[in-house]
Amino acid sequence: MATSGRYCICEHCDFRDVVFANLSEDDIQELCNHKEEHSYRKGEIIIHQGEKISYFKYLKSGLVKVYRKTSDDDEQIITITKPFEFVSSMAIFEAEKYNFSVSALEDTVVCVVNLDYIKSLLINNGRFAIGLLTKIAGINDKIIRQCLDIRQRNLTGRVAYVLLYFAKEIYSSHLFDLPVSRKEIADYIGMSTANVIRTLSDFRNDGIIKVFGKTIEITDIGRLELLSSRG
Amino acid sequence: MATSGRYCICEHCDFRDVVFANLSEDDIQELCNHKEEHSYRKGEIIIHQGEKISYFKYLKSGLVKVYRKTSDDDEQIITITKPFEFVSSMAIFEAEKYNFSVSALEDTVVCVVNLDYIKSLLINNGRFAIGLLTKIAGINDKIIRQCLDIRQRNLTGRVAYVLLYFAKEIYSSHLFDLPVSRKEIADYIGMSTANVIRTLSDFRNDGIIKVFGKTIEITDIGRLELLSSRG
DNA sequence: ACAGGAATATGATAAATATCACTTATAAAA
DNA sequence: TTTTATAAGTGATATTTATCATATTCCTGT
Repeated sequence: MATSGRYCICEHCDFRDVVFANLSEDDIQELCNHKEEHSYRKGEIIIHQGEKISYFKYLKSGLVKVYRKTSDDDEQIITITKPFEFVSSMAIFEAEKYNFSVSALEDTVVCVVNLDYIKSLLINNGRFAIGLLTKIAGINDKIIRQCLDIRQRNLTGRVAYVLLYFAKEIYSSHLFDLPVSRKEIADYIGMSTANVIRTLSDFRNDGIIKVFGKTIEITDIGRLELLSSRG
Repeated sequence: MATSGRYCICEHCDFRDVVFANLSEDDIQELCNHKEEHSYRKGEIIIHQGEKISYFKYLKSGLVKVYRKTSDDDEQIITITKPFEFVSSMAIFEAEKYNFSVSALEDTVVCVVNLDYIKSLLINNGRFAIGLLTKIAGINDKIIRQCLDIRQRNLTGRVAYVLLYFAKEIYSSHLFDLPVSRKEIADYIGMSTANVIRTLSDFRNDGIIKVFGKTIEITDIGRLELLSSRG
């Protein structure tokens, strides 16, 4: 990994409102002592599937893909997620080892806190526990919803769904650079690469999107939404 | 719902070891005061999608399907689950309303605890909080894994997967009565009813299973496992 | 600037899956 | 029991998606 540091600015971190709202100033200071920040360049692997879980990790900035190896050694993308949505998922309190990998789609900073320290916080601070439970609940519900949403749709609907996901959830813009290859989109929606490419071409030919390499501009979001809900 | 009662036997309930292990005898007695048991007959709906969440519910006995309505008014089955796997899912601390329905596949008993009481337990008992977090984490990871497992497979692999799921996870037997119709299996694995039936016929013709109406006997589990891992 | 490799793109064809039509079995209701 | 509805089963056909072959473009390292 590129850099790592220990200087603490957690008091002013946006993340504080997300799950650390119920911690006192002292707790936050203490948290800082148990925390490190790691920076990853685009493409670097943050978590390796099978690795032992001993830290609570969350995304401070950047963008990552969460994926797993399938039996036939292919990659299946579980979700693509942005800051303040946990990386650690919930497996941390259940499993011994990660059953997924995480890699950086853009330059990314990850906060790493000793897991035992988080556990001691949970034991001593019920409100913090509820906050964390709630947050993790939301994240997992979202992953499940996404997975079901995708499964429900056909090829066209799936590609439309993913484009809308990037436009709305990730970039909040109709114009964005795809952070993934066509093959990765295919791994995400469970379709072949060729058909993903073909579908994007269809959308382009139909005047729904403009494509300049990795750059996508959605020009007819109404029709894209229709395709996403229909298919 | 058929019957409901209030007599408390929580001290001796198997569920106590699952999430209530960290509660004192007093807590358990208090829990009983905030708890009711509801019985549902096969086919009855336990939770309606869209209903307000104000109770923590879990399955004491029986079998349920968790499902949601899709946009085109079809049913999509999220999971089929047995006792000691929560019904409430994690949405309880996040959402206002259930975004799924639950119905009984077999006669089922559900324990219902006031949500505010659970929250007060969480606040005052960190170990209980961790226990619950861990349990919910495991359940949700399982749902996600299942969803991804299914998406990864083709028709044959999916049907094989579901049969193995019933045999291993639900009934722990190679001989069991299917608790669902062929159509429900289709809704579960995202394939057409006709193709589910056809695949079951194929398995029967290949000597992998025996079929007597709803009763299934797996006669060649090795081959079924192979089909599940291959497809 | 160039070479080489990977990603993108597109057509043709094969394979998988859905749909439709219809029959038979099963179970609930009169 | 008969009636009726619903689920199960099967074949034929249409549709969707995957695979394969082959260009073309884009990027990376030299």
